[in-house]
Amino acid sequence: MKITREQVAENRRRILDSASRLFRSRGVDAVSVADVMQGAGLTHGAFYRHFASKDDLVAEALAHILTSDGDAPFSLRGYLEQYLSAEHRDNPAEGCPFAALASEIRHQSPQARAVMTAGARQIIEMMSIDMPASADTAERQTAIGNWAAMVGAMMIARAVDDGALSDRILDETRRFVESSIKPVASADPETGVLEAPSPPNG
Amino acid sequence: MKITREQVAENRRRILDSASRLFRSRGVDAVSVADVMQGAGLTHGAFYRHFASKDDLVAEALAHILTSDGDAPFSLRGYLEQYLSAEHRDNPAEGCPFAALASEIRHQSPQARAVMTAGARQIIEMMSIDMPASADTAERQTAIGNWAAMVGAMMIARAVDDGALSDRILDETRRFVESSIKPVASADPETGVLEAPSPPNG
DNA sequence: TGTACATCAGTGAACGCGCGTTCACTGATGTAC
DNA sequence: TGTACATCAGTGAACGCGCGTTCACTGATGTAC
Repeated sequence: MKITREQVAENRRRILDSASRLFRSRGVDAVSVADVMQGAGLTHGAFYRHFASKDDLVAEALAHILTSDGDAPFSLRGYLEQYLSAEHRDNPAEGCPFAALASEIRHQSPQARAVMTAGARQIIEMMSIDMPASADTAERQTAIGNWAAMVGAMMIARAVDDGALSDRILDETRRFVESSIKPVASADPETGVLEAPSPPNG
Repeated sequence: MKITREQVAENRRRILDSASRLFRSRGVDAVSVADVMQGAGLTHGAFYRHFASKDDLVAEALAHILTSDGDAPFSLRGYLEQYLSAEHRDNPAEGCPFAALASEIRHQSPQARAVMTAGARQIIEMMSIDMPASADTAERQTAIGNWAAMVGAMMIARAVDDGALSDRILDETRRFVESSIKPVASADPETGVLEAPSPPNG
């Protein structure tokens, strides 16, 4: 049966939501088109009315994740705190797509890799915002190192099968990154530094 | 036909070599048992004379990688230099299994995860060695942060489809980590600091 | 506003394919005497 | 040391299964008049 245009758009959104959660929680290869459609409340046959192929879905789902950022004001310290939390570690389905899929990205289609590259640029830009205005070169360059440490720590913390070691990896990396952004610690508490940061989606 | 005991051991070694290279270069799911056996110069049927299942092979192959470290004396600076090099980035098949497979590890068998957890402990231990003797707590804790930054940077550098951005990620992370280990820079050049470091396998 | 019909999102059976795994068979090795 | 035979690593066909994708069909929607 045909359905309303609004229903079509809504269904497409549900497919992307389902895919973006499933890919992050189980990995791209381990999730079938039928799984995604079931998660969206549809049967697999309808899939090709929305997407040309599974590869196409992967690229669109990654873009969907990266563009669904929260609107909350960004603060480096708040982002750090939330990123390296046990809650983020234990919920990859709603977390950062780099931490969830990093080592799989290089095996995806050129379209998917392009989407993730654009996302990486955005995050690096974002991570540089809180840097002091005086820091043009050397200090600004800590943005990439900080982000790499966050992504790396989250992935290792998830890979490891020992909870205590996992916690220790998150804690020590948080302290490590914090110490590198100390120069900015004097920010005005009214400006949003203590507000809820945007989600770690990108 | 039956073959000599030495040939059996040699074939098993070839299977593990093939698997450890293929898994790192293409990912665990994308490599079939037949691919691994072809890489070892055998047919797929012989596989089950050596391993109980593909999962079993994965765990053994990861252990094979982690225990095949070079014997070269370890130096933090040398390891950093080699780890964050373009050569390591462009040859995942021979590189660090964490950088190659990090986001896949949490989907593997308990056995495989245990192997990687033991490997993580070893590397963290190793990364702490060069720390100055006086650094018991705060400074020693940079070991995990440093390692996380190295693994994260390598994965992002490989994920990204732009060579210039990829190079920048490696360069800036190298500088970032270097600056955190500066206190040790006064080491005696005769003690091995400038020698070839062990390979980035673990 | 009302009617007639073309459109097309969704359904579920079916496709070819490659996967992990099994198995009957082969024949050189390793062992028992 | 020599002979007879049991062992078992390797071969390649075959298995059931789930995958991505296709397709004939359905029937409410959206459009043309």
